Amino acid sequence: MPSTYDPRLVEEKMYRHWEECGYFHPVANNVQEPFCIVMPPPNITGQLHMGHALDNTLQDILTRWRRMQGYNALWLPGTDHAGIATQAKVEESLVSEGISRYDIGREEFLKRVWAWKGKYGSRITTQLRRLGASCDWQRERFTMDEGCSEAVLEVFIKLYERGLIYRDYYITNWCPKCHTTISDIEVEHLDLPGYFYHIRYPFKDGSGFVVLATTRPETMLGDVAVAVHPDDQRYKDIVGKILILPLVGREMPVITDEYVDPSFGAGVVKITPSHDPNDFEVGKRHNLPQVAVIDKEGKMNEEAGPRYQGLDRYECRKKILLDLEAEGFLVKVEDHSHAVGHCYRCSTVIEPMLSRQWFVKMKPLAEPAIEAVKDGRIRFVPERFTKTYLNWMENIRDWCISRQLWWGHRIPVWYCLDCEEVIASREPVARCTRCGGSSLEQDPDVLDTWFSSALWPFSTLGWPRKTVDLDYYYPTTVMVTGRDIIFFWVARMIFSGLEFMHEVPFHDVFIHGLVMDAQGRKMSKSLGNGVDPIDIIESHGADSLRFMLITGNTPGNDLRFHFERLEGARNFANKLWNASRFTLMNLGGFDPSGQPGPLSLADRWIVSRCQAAIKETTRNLETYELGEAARILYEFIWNEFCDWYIELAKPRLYGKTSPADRYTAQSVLSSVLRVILELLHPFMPFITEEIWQHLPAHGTTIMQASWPAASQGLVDSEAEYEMEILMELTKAIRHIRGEMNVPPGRTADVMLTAPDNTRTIIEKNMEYVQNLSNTILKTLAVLDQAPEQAAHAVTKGIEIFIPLKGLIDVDKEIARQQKELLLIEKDLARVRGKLGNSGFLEQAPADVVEKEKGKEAELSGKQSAIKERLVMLKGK
RNA sequence: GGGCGGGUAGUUCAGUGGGAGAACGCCUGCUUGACACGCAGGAGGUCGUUGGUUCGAUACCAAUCCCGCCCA
Repeated sequence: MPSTYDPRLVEEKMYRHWEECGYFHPVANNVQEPFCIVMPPPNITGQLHMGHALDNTLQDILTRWRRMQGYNALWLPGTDHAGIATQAKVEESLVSEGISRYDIGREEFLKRVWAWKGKYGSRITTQLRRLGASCDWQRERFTMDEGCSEAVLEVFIKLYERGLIYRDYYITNWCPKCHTTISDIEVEHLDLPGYFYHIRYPFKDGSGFVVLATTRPETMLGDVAVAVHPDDQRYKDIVGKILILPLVGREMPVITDEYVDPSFGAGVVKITPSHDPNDFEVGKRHNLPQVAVIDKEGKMNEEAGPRYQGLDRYECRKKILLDLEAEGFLVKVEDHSHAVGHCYRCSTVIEPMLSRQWFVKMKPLAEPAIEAVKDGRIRFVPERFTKTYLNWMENIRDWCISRQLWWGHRIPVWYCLDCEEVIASREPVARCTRCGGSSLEQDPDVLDTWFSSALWPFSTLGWPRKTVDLDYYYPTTVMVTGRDIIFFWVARMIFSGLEFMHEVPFHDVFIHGLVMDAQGRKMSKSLGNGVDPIDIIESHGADSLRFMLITGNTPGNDLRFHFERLEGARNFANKLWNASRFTLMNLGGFDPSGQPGPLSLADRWIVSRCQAAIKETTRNLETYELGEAARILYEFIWNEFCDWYIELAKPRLYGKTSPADRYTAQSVLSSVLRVILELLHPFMPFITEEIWQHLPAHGTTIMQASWPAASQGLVDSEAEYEMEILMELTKAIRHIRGEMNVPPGRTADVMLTAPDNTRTIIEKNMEYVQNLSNTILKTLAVLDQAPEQAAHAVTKGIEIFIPLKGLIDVDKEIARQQKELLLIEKDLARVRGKLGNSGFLEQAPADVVEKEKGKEAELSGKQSAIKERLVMLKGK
């Protein structure tokens, strides 16, 4: 074994082996309890980023842990067809050929997308394998595969039949770049600096004008009215009068509507029903006409009039302002920053646009979904995300599900060109069900990608067919995902599951934060601050990446990617590697089938501490505190197993005691290491398997080892107490040696006095302290004569003297002792303050009071010892 | 405007109604028969501010300031 661990020699080979052996592939049975996670499907266009790495590491940890616990664990992977993104990719490649999708037509275009998918779609699943994801690739799904498509069809038809899907004219969010409508939550609102343009609208009868303000003057070409609040006294006289729209000349009324906020601006607003959702509502209430002036390219159409037709919306704004200015309608321009909607895919400014789209009626679906969370059938972890979810669900708006794309699930609706009948159907429709005509056209649009994702927890298990998996694994156990897609995805899975499975899709929703860069910024392509997980896996190994991602942060909170933390994780892996190397190197002649002799104190101690590690790790995994679980293992492995136990075992392993004792040390060392590897395996799957395979009497794979169980019988508080004393003593001696600059190579004599029981413990285990502090101890009941030239310390009732003839600077030692005394007296004052407080004595729990009394005794013992020492030193 | 999260050591972050923690960085000393991706020792914090609850608050409550995110 080399002295540094090289993950490159292990990981890929091992993953292939696991996968080939079918370890990721569970089969439903009647014996085991099921455990199931369905993976949030990454986009086929994507490549693995840190968000995926975190999300899937968490899932893998849970899955591996439960699998070891004996659950029949299924982690079901898959990918998402990502309508907009994938279509954009393929269109890009067409552009390089100098053609557009319209040149080749829908059918040919889709052929090309499938070809693209075949070529690049598996990149991300290959990358997930590099991470060590133990998901069942034999069950891998795709949102557009046959089964998922069947599910989508079924859901659409059923919702349609239940009257929950409708088609209507509405203001939707149009992305002029992606050329499709997107849903409300796909719009990102960014506060941008802009202007408030104050424009004068004259009355037809020449009796003056009103001034109103707008941020988008180009939309005035579509104005059909001006509104004020019904209670606004300032404007009561102008209500009903007719205005002339500047530049256009259109006549339009002044109306009243509650929507107007009289306190905002001048309290007068222009109404543009075709280009603003609020104005659209106002228009409906007042039966106003709709004048659309912007087209799907974001350019002004013929309704905008000859002066502006064909101009881009922003060019038009400039021209309109010039014209208003020239004609004396522009009153003033104010700075005004406001929220502007952007497309979440391409960041283009959204154009609110009137169009006919398909919607899902949300209210009836939302209600049971709210109930399921309120009554605890679904639990968010951390709990605070419940509020985010409920707040959204309770204010839900209908979901626009049609997308003007070709790549996706085509809307299963046909229109009769003869009688305008609308027919939703599972099968292609050849003849109109009403007029019998045969001129039918299928709706050209496809469904929102999230429509299929919403069905993921059951479509992937076989729905709408009744399958063994569906029966066994649904409802799934937990959904692990980022807090950014609670609305997009989690909410929709919940109502879909309830509507079609009549049961929640999962019991727990485990939400994690986002991975930020070292400065706390979101990783993004445009900033170029992304860190590629594959680069990290290649340089530091998947285990290090995984460990780094889950330590040092808490559930639901964002975390920063720091290279130093990655190195820390790598160092930890290497530490484990070397501790294991040490163990294996010292197992020569060890026969695991033999019986160990009586355990030494150190053995009993590490075994006892190991029980605590098992208990705490398991407890934290149960509550989704994965970072805390990992931290506990880190500390146990490094600070207890490596720093103390291995050091204490060395002389025994080197044959300085008896062969039987050597055997016992080997036995304890290897069995504790085995437990360590098993506990750590979910977090660092590769290195733990690699080492585990080298242990004597290992099984086939650590993946199938059973999760360690803590045994109360092995908890040994006496051993822990005794070791505590010995470790404290060792540390105190090392401290003095360090401060007094005693060369590490030089064996020092140490004299100590201690109360009988403590002294017995020390005397029985003298070698421990001597070996770890390079000293020769002399224990005494009482000191007949205090050594003059000696450094001094007190701990656990033990007084320690290290005679240092010629090395002690008496003044320096006095100063050192005085500093120590000061600290002790400060502590003592606080403790005595408490104990002198009757409120404390009466009201604090007895054990707390006892603890404080113990502290007081210890501190005052130290105090008097140091005082005495000072008297002696000063007397010289 | 509403909601949420954060403000703890130089940095990044844990944590708890009863003696302030880790990692990294820094300082000192070490080729100690696993590991320099290491070992031993050390310095470093009025736990954002102000009130309140409590015998006791860094933690619970209220207010306030700053930073970030989400929604409108």
